[in-house]
Amino acid sequence: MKKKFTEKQIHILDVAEKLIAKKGFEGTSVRDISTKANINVAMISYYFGSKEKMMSHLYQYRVQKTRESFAEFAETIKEGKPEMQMKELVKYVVNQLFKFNYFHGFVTQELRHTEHLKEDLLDFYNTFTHKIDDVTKKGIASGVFHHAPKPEDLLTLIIGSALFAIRNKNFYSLYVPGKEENYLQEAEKKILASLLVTVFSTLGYQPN
Amino acid sequence: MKKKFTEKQIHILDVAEKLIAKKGFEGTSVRDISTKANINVAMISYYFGSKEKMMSHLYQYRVQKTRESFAEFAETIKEGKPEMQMKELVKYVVNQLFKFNYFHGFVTQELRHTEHLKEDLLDFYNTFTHKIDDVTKKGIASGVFHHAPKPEDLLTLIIGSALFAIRNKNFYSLYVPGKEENYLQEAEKKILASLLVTVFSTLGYQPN
Amino acid sequence: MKKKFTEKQIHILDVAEKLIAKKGFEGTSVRDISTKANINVAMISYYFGSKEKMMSHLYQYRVQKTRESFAEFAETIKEGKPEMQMKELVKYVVNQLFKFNYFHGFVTQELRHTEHLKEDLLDFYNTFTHKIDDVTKKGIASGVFHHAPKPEDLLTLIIGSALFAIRNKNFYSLYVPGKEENYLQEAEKKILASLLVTVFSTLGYQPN
Amino acid sequence: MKKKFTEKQIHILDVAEKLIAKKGFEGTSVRDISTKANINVAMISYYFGSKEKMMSHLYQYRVQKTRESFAEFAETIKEGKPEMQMKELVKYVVNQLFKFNYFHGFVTQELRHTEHLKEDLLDFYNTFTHKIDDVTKKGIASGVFHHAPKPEDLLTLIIGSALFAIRNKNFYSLYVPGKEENYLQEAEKKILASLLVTVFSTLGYQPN
DNA sequence: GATGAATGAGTGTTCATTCAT
DNA sequence: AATGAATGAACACTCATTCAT
Repeated sequence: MKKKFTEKQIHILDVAEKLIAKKGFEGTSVRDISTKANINVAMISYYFGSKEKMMSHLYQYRVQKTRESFAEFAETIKEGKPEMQMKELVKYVVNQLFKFNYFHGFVTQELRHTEHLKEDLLDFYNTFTHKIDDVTKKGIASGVFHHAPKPEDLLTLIIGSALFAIRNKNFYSLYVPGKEENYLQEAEKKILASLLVTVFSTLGYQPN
Repeated sequence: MKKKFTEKQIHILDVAEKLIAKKGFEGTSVRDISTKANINVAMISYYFGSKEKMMSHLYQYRVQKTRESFAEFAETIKEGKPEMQMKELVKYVVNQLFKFNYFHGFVTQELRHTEHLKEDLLDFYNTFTHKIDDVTKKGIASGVFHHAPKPEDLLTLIIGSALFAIRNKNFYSLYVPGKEENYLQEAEKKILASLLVTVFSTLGYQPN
Repeated sequence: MKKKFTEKQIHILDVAEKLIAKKGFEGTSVRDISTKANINVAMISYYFGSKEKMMSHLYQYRVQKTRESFAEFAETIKEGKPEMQMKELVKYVVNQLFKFNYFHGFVTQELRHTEHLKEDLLDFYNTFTHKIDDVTKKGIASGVFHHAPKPEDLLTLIIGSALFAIRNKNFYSLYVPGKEENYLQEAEKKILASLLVTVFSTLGYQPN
Repeated sequence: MKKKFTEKQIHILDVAEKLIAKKGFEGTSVRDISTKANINVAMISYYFGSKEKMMSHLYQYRVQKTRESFAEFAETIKEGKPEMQMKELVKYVVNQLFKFNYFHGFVTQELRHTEHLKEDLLDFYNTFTHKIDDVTKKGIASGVFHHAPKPEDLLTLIIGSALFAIRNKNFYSLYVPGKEENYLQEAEKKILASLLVTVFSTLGYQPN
């Protein structure tokens, strides 16, 4: 079931997403959002009912967007070999995280009345889990993979590493080449390379 | 340089740490802390200067504590073989994260005036990086490891995965056996097992 | 001079009257009214200019209605003896108050720009005063009444008592028989009986 | 059980009482109160918890005060004859109403969570009811009164009339001599005179 | 050294009203 | 003639902090 958002609502959600990513839900005031979005303070309540409900809509919006993107992506790799599919899958997930890491950021915070939000996200993660499982099994069948780690552990590895690199810039940037302003791009490359090695090692990859 | 904290300060920091872990920095008021700690509201400002400076002291306190713990731990494994050392190292790091995950939790939030905090934490992570690097090299030298992944990537893998499992209970608990109230214990076991496989795979471990 | 109200306006006023009676002028929002009346929020401003002006129109509307009703009533008693007229008059006034007490309720609140409203009401009360005076004098002339209290004091007695019984349900209901949900009906009976005794005593009533 | 209020609290309550009397509970903002009382806005929440709880304290304060005053008054008339006692009682009640009419004003408004407030007031009114009943019976016994109207009806008569005169200045002032600024004093005299006649008539008063 | 009282800035939300259509 | 979107002002309240003692 696809929820419709008006252009204005999307505009607000976009602004809110970035601010909340940077300063957290509690750290971001509706006045911050409204100022940055060039709208009236009252609009957040007006459009979404409350700050917290806005958060709820934000989740739905982001999950929906990502799901659409993933469906498209899945189509592009459906013809390839398992090893290619796995590589592209890792690439895709890492890329999404670097694009929308803030979204995953505030998931962790304990929000009240957000049970169904968490279900949205759960559902969302499971999309990846299933895909990873499929590809792993196909790889084992075709003889390129020799181990079948639990898909949820693989996903945890990928998402956890990416998010950690994103959020702990102070630490990880020490090992990332290039200028500070390119940190995210360079970090993505580095963590992706590392993850591919790790994932393929764990799968016991042997080219045919 | 070791900072001294009075008993009262430590008491406040202990209470604050737990509350902040649960509700976030902004979500935790100084009144919450002072009520729970049975002290006067004014004490936080009085002892630490401000709520934010208290945060700063909290970092120092936790880093200091962990450093002491780590020094002790390092002593216990210094005689073993590299593969044992690596295993224990992973175990130790994961265990620390499960114990003090909240601490790492709020690292990510963009606090103002916290540059030196971040340095503390950086320094702290590097302690692990160096140890991982040492053990990896020793393992390569002794012929049990055949690849030398970047230590910062290994650490990222370990910390990232553990924190993700901790924070995304909704997702990960689906795959964790046992009762909900034992989630953390069971999740620690599961993620540790997974990480050991992954780390040793990545290191190209081959027993002599 | 009779003001004309459109059907829609009357509909809004009816809804508003009830809500304001229950929750007070300030306690009733234009959204409450518009929701209950199934009209657009903007309609109140659109039809009446403002919430406060709507109030003004509400007064006029209620005064006008009551005046019409009173004229009708006066007709029905014009042939009777003074004692019967007085009794019916008290009954009529008490009945009106129990029907439209809310209307008198919000009279007391200090509204801004309401001078002419008050005049409406004043005029309205004076209708009764004059009638009471007439009947009193006729009763004295016919020898059934022996005192002539000031008509405004008699009216004050009647209106004050009725309103107090209506508004201080908590107190008065202690002495009123029957179920809570019939309070108003029972209270009306009781206060009416009491007032008749009091009024006739004060008039020094002696049947011919 | 006597609740203690600090001087500052009493100061706030005094200011609040007057404002609320004039503009109603909803019509009076905490800013109005704090401005007039020359205190910080936050003080109302600080001292009383919330605006509504302040209201609760206001009731208690006023009831307590009046109860003290009444105990004192009762002492002064305990030696007199019933007719004198009744006269003084009416005088006292009317006087209290003119002094603290605003207090009775907002009783009527439907406040949430104020059940126990209403009980306070109920209890308070009953103090008068019982006294009226006592004096009536004594008067009947001593042969000066010949009717025994229900005490609650007598009280309703007195309070209702006084409050109506106070609140409907526009109407009642037409019949009150003297300047506008002396309205309350003159109205008190007039309504008292009227009430004494009415009450004694109703009691069937005959001097021995 | 420690505290209770007090403060001013800021919070999210609701309000009556306006405006473009 | 009527409305849905939008607004700015006001709302009650909470915050971290200060200050007099």
